[in-house]
Amino acid sequence: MKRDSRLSMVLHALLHMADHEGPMSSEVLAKCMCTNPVVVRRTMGLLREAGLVRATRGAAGGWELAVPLEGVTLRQLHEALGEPTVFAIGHKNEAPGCLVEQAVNAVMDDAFAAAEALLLERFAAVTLADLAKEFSARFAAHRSGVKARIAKG
Amino acid sequence: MKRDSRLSMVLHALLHMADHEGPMSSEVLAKCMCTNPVVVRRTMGLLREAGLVRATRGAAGGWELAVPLEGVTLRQLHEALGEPTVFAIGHKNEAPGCLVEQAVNAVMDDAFAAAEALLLERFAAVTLADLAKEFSARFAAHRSGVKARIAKG
DNA sequence: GCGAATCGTAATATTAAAAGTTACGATTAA
DNA sequence: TTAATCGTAACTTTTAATATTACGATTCGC
Repeated sequence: MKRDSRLSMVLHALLHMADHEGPMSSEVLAKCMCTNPVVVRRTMGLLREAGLVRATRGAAGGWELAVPLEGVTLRQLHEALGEPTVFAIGHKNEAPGCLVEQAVNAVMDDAFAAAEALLLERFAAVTLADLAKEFSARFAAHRSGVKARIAKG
Repeated sequence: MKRDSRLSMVLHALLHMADHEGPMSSEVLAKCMCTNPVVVRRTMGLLREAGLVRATRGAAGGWELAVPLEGVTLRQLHEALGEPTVFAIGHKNEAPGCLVEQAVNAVMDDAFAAAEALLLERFAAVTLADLAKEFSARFAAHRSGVKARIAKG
């Protein structure tokens, strides 16, 4: 299976939107994400349903944040995307008749549930504002790197 | 993507093998796992390379455990399978030029790394013997359920 | 040694899920 | 009125896992 990259995509999109006056079109966002405008509409549409973004139609329309950066966690976004399957590892049969397989499933489920709980907890602890801060730090580092290279010759 | 069900499969297979005198053929195991003998050979082959099982060829050959149940953890099996990708959620681009996307990837990676570490820790804490115990408990419960149903009707 | 059962493995096909694409109607600003 | 835009359905492509076919190599029992 391909991996679901929608969370990654919307985070990227939302940060760009936060740093942009007025709405951004699906077309522009798609270019920026290396994807397709329809994919952007489909995915952002889920965030719209969750009240996290606004879409305006017609000329000069597009997508805008509907909430402050501090008000959105990765977990909320994950939920807005429909809480997609987290693990690429799973059972051979979800509801086996074999008692051996039932025991296997039960024990594996315990471990996966614990890991998923931790992941969601981490997601809940990170807001878009935190991400923006992380970006700023990288931007500053990048700039000083460029300056150093220029000074060096 | 389909989810990787090999860990589930080998656990099921190993427990059946533990409960069986002499080697079990890929054909028999495949029936039991609802899969194909070649898939069994391919997957068990990885465990053989890790020294966890033995294969004997020729008539009356097949697969056997090479270590005691107490000596194998889920983590060892996961490793023997080549430490397959744990998460079905991933980045849009692994090595983006965009600093925004780099920040997104970095923050997501932190969360995923923590969750994966916990999962592997859990895996390391469970041996095949523990699974066998879990099975026994289920078997006992199942038996008493059957008895009750027989007594009742 | 012979034949049947079995593993080892390469090559290919199938399947499931994500992502991409095409198409077109609805809406809105200028 | 026109052009830009979202909303959405239908379909195609891509990717990774799994399944299948095929056949050589090995081993057991005779």
